[in-house]
Amino acid sequence: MHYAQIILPLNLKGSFTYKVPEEIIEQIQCGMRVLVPFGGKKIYTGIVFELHDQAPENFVAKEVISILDSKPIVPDEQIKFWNWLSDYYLCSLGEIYRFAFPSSLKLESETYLKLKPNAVINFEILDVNEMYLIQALEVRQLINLTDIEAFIPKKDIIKTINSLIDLQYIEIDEKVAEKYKAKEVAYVKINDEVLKNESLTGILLGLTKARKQKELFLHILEKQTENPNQPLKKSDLFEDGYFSSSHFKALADKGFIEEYYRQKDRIESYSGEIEEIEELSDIQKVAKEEIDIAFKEGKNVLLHGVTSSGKTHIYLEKIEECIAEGKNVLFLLPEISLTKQITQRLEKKYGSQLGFYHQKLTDFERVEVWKRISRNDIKILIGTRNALFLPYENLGLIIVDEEHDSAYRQKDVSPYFNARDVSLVLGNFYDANVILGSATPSVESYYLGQKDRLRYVFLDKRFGEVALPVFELINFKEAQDSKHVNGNFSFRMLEELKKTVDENNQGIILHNRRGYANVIECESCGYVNYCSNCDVVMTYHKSANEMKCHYCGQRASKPKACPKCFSENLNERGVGVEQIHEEVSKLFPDNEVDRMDVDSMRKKFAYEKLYEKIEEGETDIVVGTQMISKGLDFDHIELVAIPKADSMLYVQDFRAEERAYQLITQVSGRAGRVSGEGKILIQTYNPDHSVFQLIKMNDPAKTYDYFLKERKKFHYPPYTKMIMLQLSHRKEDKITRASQFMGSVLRKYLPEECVLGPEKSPVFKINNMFQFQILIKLPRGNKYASFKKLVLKSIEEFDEITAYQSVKKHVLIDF
DNA sequence: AGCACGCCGACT
DNA sequence: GTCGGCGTGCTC
Repeated sequence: MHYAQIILPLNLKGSFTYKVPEEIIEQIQCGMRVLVPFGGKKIYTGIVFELHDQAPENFVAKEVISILDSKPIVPDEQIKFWNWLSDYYLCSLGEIYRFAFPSSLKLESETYLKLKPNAVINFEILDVNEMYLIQALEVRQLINLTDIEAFIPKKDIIKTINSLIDLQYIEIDEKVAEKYKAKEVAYVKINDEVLKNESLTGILLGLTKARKQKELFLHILEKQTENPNQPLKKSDLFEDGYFSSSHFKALADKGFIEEYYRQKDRIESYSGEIEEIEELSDIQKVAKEEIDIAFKEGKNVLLHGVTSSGKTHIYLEKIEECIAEGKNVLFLLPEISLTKQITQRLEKKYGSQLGFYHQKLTDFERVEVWKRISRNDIKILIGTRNALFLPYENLGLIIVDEEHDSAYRQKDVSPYFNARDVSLVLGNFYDANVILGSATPSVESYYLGQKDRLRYVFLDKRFGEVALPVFELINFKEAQDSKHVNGNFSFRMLEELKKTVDENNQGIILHNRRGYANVIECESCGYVNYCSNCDVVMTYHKSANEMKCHYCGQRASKPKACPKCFSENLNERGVGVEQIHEEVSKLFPDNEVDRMDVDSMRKKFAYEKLYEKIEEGETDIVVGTQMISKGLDFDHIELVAIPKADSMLYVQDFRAEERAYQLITQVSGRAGRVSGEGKILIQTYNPDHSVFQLIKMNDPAKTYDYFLKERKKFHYPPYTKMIMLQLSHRKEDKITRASQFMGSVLRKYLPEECVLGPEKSPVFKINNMFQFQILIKLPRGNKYASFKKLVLKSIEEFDEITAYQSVKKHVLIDF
């Protein structure tokens, strides 16, 4: 095995061939990290993907510099998984590697400057910047490029460096440095020599003049003899402020005590009480048995359990079994922050065998979890979609909770995978069982359940047989006609809200639109405030008193007058959650009305604070966006009101109705969890709309039947496979031509009805980039693979046009 | 993705 | 006249 295929953290196709030098040929294994040179001078950390003896024909392979690990850091199963992902999602292995690894584990060489040895510097010919740089180098020997920004203006850096290189005063060097540092904690003990040889009385006599030092010495000695196996933290000594570090230093200088360091895990593990879980109800037992049978048959499970039916209970049971068999568990959540209680319950039961991995961890924290997983110190990992890539050793069970949630799909960076779908694949590679769970499964998963590709397990009763909430549709048109409205609320809805707060219960109002008003419009000339970078109107946020673009994040102050005609008659149109909150606060002046949306929850602990406020019963009404549909499991919420339910339906998306159903059902699950007297009020102009009728009927089988029929009729997933091609560029004419060309290439290979577009994306300009999209609908089943190959071929043909290389291209599989 | 090379506009 | 913009090509 003299050659290795190496994956580099770059968006380049496939892997690269390197020669394995004789001296490491014995050690090198697939899944290890290696340092390799790439391009002119850069050094990258690559992953050994394959070892072979096939010398390359068209180029001379460079040599691997060194191996970074003593054993493989990426398990075989993960390598297979990466390979599958790259194939299925049409992305490069490099992109997967970049995403999968914490950046501290994939070191890149950094460029340093240093003085040329023996350079004789003539300071008289140097300008100020050059002088600074030379002086800095004389002091520090090595300086990296970012550090230079501290004393030379950014625009002059390159010029300065180039001129000093020309003068042969400095040179450039590349260095790879380990970035990850384990956090160390200082401990203290009495010097071993002191304990062995010297008499303690002698020491104490010597300290008679230093009373505090003596006390400190005795304190340490006492602690140490009391509990010889318990290391004594240095920081604990100063906790009450009685001793100071100068006393400590004096004793250490005299050699009486000794300081030593230990690595500490950055993540605090739970060490509180460990709680047993309650027994399953009969209904839950039946469901659990169905799962057991499915697993025995080698089937994965879709667990459809209505809200508060106790899915978590069943999860806990299965987790326990899996761990008893000596295997590990991966528990996936769409977002870690919003699902407090599940983690709490697991934490109580499994304490320090629990690990967390999600997008909000710092890089070093990620490395620590990575290492703990690698050492098999973690039995259960709770994480978001990026947790799929950790180096698990013996995974036995993967649970995907809230499997319908769109947060499982990665949207910002490649690979654009759906964690729910690929968890089934990962489970397959690890030979682990998978449970997808939800109160409102995605239509796709439900379909797989119908086909028995997933075993469908249905929990149709709330835990303890608590009744499901009652739905009521309010015809807002009628209410308006009979003048039974106050702003955005019908009298009927207000009456119920009043009743709820008067009975000391809590209500939730769902309005899924951020901001105060969607548009600020000039009454005289019709001018609306567009974002200067994007093709969207800016949303007015009253609480922050500014206009925000929800696409690029740009902010602007609210115009006092129309910038075009200077009229001061500005109209606010399109109701946002802030406005609903303001309205309700005015209508219920004696009650506590709070708002929960991404804008109000941005501050640190804002969510926790509001959560507690609701838990304590201080809040009477919560007004919020879809955020309130998750995790708010409180006993006294009896009413859920949705004043403008129609706004959820008329979105240009074939999943809009499914989303509306899921959102309304999820939020309705918050009501009457204990009393069984929860009430859901839906205010709409179209009470006859199928979605509202189906929600009201509360019959999941019928609902999914309706969705599936609609999907079939219009050739949408799950009956077809969809691929979305998004193309963007800064120049409108270029991207128009490029997308036309892409469309024609696709049509060359694929049947006419498979290719829709190119057309301008719903938001044509985002962040000054013009967006086009092409939708490709392909048949499911055996033919899919061959059709996808043709799509790939078309993309490759497009890539060959050099003029289109600057076109940014996103391929979204299973759009 | 990064980086070097090479060709054109706007400043000293 | 140069500096620096970015379009193009290449990396085992």
